[in-house]
Amino acid sequence: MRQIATAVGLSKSSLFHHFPTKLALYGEVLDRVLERLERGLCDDAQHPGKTAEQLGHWIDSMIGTLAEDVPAARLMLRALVDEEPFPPFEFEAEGRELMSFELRLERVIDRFRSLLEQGIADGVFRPVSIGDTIQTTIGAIVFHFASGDLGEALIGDPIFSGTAVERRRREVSEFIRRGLLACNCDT
Amino acid sequence: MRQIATAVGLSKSSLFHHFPTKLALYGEVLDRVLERLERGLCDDAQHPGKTAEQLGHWIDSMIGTLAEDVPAARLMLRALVDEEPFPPFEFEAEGRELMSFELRLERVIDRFRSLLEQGIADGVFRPVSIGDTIQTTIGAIVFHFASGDLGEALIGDPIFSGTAVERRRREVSEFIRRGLLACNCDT
DNA sequence: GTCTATAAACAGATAGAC
DNA sequence: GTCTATCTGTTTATAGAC
Repeated sequence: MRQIATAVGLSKSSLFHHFPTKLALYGEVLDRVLERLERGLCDDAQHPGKTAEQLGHWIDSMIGTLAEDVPAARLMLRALVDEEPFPPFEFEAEGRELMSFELRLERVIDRFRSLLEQGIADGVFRPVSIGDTIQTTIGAIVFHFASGDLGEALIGDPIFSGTAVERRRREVSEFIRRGLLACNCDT
Repeated sequence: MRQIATAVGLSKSSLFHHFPTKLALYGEVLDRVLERLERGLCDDAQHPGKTAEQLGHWIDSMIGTLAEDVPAARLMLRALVDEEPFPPFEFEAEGRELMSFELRLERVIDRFRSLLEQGIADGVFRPVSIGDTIQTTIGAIVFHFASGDLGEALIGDPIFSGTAVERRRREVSEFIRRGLLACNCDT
């Protein structure tokens, strides 16, 4: 709290005036990240098309949102991995929909899940394990933008640079598309 | 330190007798995880074969090692994502090779990297971005076993159960194999 | 090696003036 | 809303007996 207060040019006490507890501040920040992930999907809903294309839009949207805000992926990853349940909402949300972290997350994931199920039902995608594929996709998308110096060392560019983000979009979209498509080309 | 001491049936002071600082204990535990990841690869080196098969063995080995030890993936993920550099070695390693965390990690990753480069050179794999593919793979493999209750809710089984681990192996191997293979089956 | 007691620093949070 | 000063519990770590 001291570090955050200093970073925003306040004393620790003043920060506590705006957020009653540390957990409340954490929950608020986390909620904003999730809200942006969800809103990105809504903006993207105007892209009807084949299932594979819509799934590509979902991936693009997630990557685009996480690439806009440097700490977002790290916060998400931590929240997803923490043993403690997600932070509760301790005070009024201003102008935003009041909704639990779990519910917001479920909405974002459900969009991906339904595309996956539809693709499998249509025979466009292989009959993969839904849960495992969601886990793989979350890991592939979120970890990269949370990986800091390690990631930068691996890809050779700053993670959040324009070229790196664009390449990431292409690489992940194509990788997942190929991982899912039901075509027989065994070597 | 208090919680750990209690868990192992010692007083906090006795724990400090064995590990001079908290950071030293953390570094020691992390080192053992990495050592096991590396050893798993060595045991696996007796599997010569096509590049795609060897890459499959690498994935199997990583998943097998992380599945053996519940906190391992969570520790790895945290270390990979932390802003702070990896913990230094503060005291003598007994019977183990003295090596920095960074170096051990690099060895494990380099094995994957060289398989990737070889596969691309041979035309077996698509010309993917090496760094991005490593990031995607680490995310896909490590996140799952660190995801706790969320992961269990998504896959419907306890993450570390035999059936879930076996399915995870199959799903991730096949997903990554298809993501990499250079075959033209565009829809 | 293990313990009890204690130090020293810190973090979350509050009181109350301005 | 912002601040200084303070409280209170926690945490890392040490001292020293057994």
